[in-house]
Amino acid sequence: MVVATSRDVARMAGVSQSTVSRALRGEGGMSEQTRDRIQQAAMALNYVTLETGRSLSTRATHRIGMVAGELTNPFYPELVEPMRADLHRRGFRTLLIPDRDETPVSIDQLADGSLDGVVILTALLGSPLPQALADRGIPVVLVNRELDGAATDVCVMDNRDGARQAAALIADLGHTEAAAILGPVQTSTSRDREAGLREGLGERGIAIRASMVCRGSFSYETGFAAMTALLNRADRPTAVFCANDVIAVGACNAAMTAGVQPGRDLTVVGFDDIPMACWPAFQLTTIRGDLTALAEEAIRLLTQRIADPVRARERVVLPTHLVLRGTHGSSANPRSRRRTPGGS
Amino acid sequence: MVVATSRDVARMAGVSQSTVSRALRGEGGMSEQTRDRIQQAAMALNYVTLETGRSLSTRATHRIGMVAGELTNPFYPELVEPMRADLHRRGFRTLLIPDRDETPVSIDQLADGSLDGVVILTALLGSPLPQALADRGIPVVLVNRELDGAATDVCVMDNRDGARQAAALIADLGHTEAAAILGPVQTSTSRDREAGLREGLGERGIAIRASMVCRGSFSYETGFAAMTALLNRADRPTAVFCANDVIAVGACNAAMTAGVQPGRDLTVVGFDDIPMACWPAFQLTTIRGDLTALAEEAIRLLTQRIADPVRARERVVLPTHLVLRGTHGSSANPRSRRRTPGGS
DNA sequence: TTGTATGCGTTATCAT
DNA sequence: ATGATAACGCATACAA
Repeated sequence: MVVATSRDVARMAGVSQSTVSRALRGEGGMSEQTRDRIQQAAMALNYVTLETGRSLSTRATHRIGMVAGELTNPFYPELVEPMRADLHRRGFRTLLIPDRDETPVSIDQLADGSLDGVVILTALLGSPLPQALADRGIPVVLVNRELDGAATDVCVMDNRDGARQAAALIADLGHTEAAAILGPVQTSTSRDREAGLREGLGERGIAIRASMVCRGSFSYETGFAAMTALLNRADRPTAVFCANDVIAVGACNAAMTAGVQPGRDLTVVGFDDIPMACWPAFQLTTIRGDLTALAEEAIRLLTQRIADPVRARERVVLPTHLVLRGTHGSSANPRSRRRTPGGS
Repeated sequence: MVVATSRDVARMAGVSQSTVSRALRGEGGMSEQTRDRIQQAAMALNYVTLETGRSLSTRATHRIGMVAGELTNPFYPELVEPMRADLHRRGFRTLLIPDRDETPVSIDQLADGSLDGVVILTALLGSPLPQALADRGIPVVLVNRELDGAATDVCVMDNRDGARQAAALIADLGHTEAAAILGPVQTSTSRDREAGLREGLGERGIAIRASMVCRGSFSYETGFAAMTALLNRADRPTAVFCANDVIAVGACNAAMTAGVQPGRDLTVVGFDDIPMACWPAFQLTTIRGDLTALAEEAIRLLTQRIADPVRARERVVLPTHLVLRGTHGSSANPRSRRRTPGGS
């Protein structure tokens, strides 16, 4: 007995296989007596309904694919964890679908019928994937990043407005030499945050010099390398906007290494407000987006689409707001200009 | 046409359904002509073999369940990410199975036939789960934590020896008042690291006072709270061993908040050597275990067990070694004793 | 209230 | 080299 089937249970309980199926799913219109007998037999045989058989029959898998970047990037768990928890509560299992640059997700990989829906965290502008999935009738929701054309449900923060708030802070502190460490240009998050930053700065008569704009992935390494480079310049910036907190944390660590203290010698502003941002080691001033709310909104959209595939597409935008902590300061601070650029 | 089946392809290519199945799986003994015709038809219909049908027939799902704690705890991604990458290379998909204290994993949840194997990261001493899965013929591997009795494959670091090295460092630095922030008593990691610590300290004539031993989960919060409490004592410890790096990072942040600088005022030693440990903000002295090697060893064990269910059980122990960074220092340092305990 | 019969999409065995 | 045909385990429409 590797595994018992509903037929085995039926034989033991002296009923038909279909009665077992009904009994175990709690269908009404049955005598309690037979139901009990069946449940006891199932118990005795360690019977568990095989999902693979059930799925073939019902066309539902109760599994959701989650397309995310590397989980060692602390941003992803902040969304993946609450989404998987929410899905779990709703009776869905979560499948982790890696989407690295080297091995991007393929459509077939998601369209083999083993998924009831797909959550995409790594959408790139112009990617055909979301539309292709939607065309095949697979429920999709884009979270955190979006696309311009796709007719899928979307759930993002107000990136542009958030970045404008960051720009306002930087300008109000008197900084005129600002830098930015941005994410990949193919991401809507980086694009919108950059736009908001330039807009907010521009309204106050400040422009960012092209050489002060760094680009890379949304990673610690990007933040660390870019900040190191910025601090090695003779004309150091006095304020640095980072396209997300992970970059900002990398940037802060680079500053520490260079003997520059964020908040005293340099202003650093992040985006997202991941839990790490409020660790005493960083005390990062940042733009808060409620990631848990974003996660729950996404799962709500996805499950609604699964329940009703033809409902109107929805685009949810969550507000953002400035969180003042310890990494911002006035440009008047002398130490930010007095130090000589670090060597090597 | 929601989704095309192999029958649709057969009809279009003018062959039987079984021929389609053979052609698409690359079976030998076919005319290249029909194979081409079939492949073109499949392409035209956007045909993808439905895993749910295939699984029912082959009894293989190519899916592995990964039982882990919350991914927002930075320890888990360090193992989950390389394991999912390795599994992906081997043709398996990764299913995330949450195991929180409130909702522990159930056996049935893993034995519904939708998994080819299970990786358990959250094993508790005395848990019946691993044995129960093995009894049902489900391949299981325990990673990082182990059980005493279970007849499953296991893959852990040499926790005891690592902790002895930490103890040796603490003793050699001249500390006599040592504290420990440990994990849950039901975990083999905490048990073995505690044993190694006491052993190493004992060999050098040092005993830890009971009131200097804190216990909690393997989390930032545990480290933060415990260190805060330790620093509020009149008789502060001069050295603190943390059962893992996540706890140690929490502890270091608490120290910073209290105005105590690890490495100068206080010795802190961690365990695991997660990437964060070498961030400039922490420079954590720790015991290194190669987490990527642990992950790959685990997947090797699991896939071997799937291929050969009756092979002898294996227990792999990976070595650990001390990594000296910046959070250790001599007990002679005056600042560690001069300060008055923080109020409130 | 329960049983019979059929189908879900695939693989695999057995003919031809 | 290819086609029938029978599982695989379940849900479900229909009959009784």
